[in-house]
Amino acid sequence: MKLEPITIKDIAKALDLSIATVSRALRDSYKISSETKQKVLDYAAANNYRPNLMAQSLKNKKSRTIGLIISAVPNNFFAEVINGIESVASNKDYHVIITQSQESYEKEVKNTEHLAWKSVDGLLVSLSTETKDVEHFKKLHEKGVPFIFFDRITNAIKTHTVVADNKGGARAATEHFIQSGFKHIAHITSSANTSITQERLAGYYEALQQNNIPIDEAYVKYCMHGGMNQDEIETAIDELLALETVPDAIFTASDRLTIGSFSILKRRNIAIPGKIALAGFSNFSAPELFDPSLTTVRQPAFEMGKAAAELLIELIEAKRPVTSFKKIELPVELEIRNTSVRNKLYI
Amino acid sequence: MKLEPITIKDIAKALDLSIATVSRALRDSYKISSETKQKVLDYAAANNYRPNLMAQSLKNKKSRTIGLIISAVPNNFFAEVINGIESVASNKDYHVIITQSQESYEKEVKNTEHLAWKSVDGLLVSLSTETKDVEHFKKLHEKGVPFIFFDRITNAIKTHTVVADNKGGARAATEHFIQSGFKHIAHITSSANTSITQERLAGYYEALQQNNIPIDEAYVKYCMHGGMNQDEIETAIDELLALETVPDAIFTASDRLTIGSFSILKRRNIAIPGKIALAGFSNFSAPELFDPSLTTVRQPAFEMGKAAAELLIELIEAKRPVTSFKKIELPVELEIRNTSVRNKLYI
DNA sequence: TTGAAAGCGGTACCAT
DNA sequence: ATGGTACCGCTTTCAA
Repeated sequence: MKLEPITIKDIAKALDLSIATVSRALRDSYKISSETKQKVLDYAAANNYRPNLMAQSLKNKKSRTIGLIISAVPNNFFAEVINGIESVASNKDYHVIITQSQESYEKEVKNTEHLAWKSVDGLLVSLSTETKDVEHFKKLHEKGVPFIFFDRITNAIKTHTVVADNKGGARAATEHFIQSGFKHIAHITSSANTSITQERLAGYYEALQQNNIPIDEAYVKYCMHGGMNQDEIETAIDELLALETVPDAIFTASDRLTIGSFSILKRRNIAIPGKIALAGFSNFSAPELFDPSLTTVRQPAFEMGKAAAELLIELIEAKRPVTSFKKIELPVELEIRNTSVRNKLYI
Repeated sequence: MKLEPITIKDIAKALDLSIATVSRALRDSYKISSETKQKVLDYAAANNYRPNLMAQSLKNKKSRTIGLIISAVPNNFFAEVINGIESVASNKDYHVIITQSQESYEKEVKNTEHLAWKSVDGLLVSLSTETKDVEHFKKLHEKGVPFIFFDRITNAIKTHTVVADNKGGARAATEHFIQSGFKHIAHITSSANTSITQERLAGYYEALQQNNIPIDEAYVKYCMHGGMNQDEIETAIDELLALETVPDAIFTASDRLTIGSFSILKRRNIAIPGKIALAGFSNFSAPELFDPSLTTVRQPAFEMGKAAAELLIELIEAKRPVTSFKKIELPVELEIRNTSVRNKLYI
């Protein structure tokens, strides 16, 4: 019994054909008599022939591998993104190498180099909160490696991008606070470097302005590492609580910040939303379970992963250089629950 | 300027050495004069030489890739497991291909074949809830592909395994209910096929027996797909509520089942723990945020991933056949919070 | 329509 | 200690 997988050579020998013919029968299809082709295909199927991917890769200089850089896997948003990516990648026979930056610029650079060395055919990246400079990506991009930036993107590299409607989501959440009667709405967000911070901040500002609420920079708190460590959030909340006019609502810009802030307020016995209301971006699966149930801005994470992967594979397999780039913006959903609605019970 | 990465051949030419010598200098180290070696190493470093992995793979018949089969990525437990796996894999220059079975036997088989075709050097697997038969793994295992089973394991294949102390965790949770005065403790668990179901069930039974509480099979509800769809859990709870003596506590066997049950009970306005107490396995990051805060049995997911990956790489790189296998059992933690403690407020 | 052979970038055996 | 070379499995050019 043959344990080793059979090769093209085995087929050639068995069918008394040349290796070249077998190879062509297996893919080209043109310039091969249909009988020969059928014979080869049949034999291949019967013997469960599978092309050796490493040999193909070596020859074709394509690894059918895509690299992914995100801040962390154990994160509701990114876990769903991965799911979306895998769904298209596995369909098209690509596989995905996942790397985590842990919000560190340095790690992001290392991961990039590592992925380049692994000769990925393209990269899917969501920038770390620390990242300001994208030279490490640029170098690769200029060598012809396709990139898709999603979620936290950069404009310094011309390529397709996939984002959520961050501004719209932030505006909606802030407006919801305003309409619920809150006057002093704070914003806890991530590092000022990232695109999502800027966009969400813009949405927050816009809602305030449109409602003639003065903007107060003191109400905006930045967490340099997106709340990777709880201390950042703790500090932000401390500072908010120390203000002359303590905010009556907090809008948080990410999953970690939302859950983190929630946890801190609760631990300190600050009534939510009685004392301070809370709402923010989050992809947690069951926000209704919290006490009180959590108002969230939910991003279509699966769809983002899917769209990003599709665009990347499109770039990888493009016959001619692509020069016009899309920016896909996916809608978000504001799901209103009790954390952000002050009702009789609390007043 | 050279865009293409340099090869061993380039080094040989530049240094006027043979390809063989360069290759040896780069790894063997023995039988190479230290000057030559140094020259090669220096040149390689200076020119940022990186061995072509596909060529190495083809030649060595090692892909430095490991396959992972889990039920789903967007799952607190598995997301942390992945994190643990990546932490050791990337350190040892392996990469991980993640596949999801979605609790489907059929998909598990497909994923296995797919991973085999991708010529992974070994597999890390947690069985789907549907899986009874492991022939698909056995075939590969007999061809010499190393396996590690973790979390949901099988005894039909002799290899290392990594599990949590499922029985102990289940016993502790059940005992906690008993000591808190609950008499009718139900158990919602996953498919009877999986090892974790059996072990957690055993722990549950043991606690009941040791406390002279009669075992009632009607109090044990199985969700064939581990609660992948909420309906399964809904049915289980319906059946429990329809019993003559409705249980006063429910012990749930997994993250999905715990969160799902919690959600259903809340939606139906069944007071927790006033009417029915709740506790279960869960790796959610902030169980104190729930209303009431959730009592959990937490598994060391990161450590499980880490241990599994380490063992697998050990097997892959073993010089001689390994014949003695370990079963690593990691401790779990019972974290008691309000869902499972009936206090004055609720009575 | 088919075959021979070079080559992708390494590794390792056999010589020297 | 170093060099020549076959080979891993496949693709593709060139020739027949």
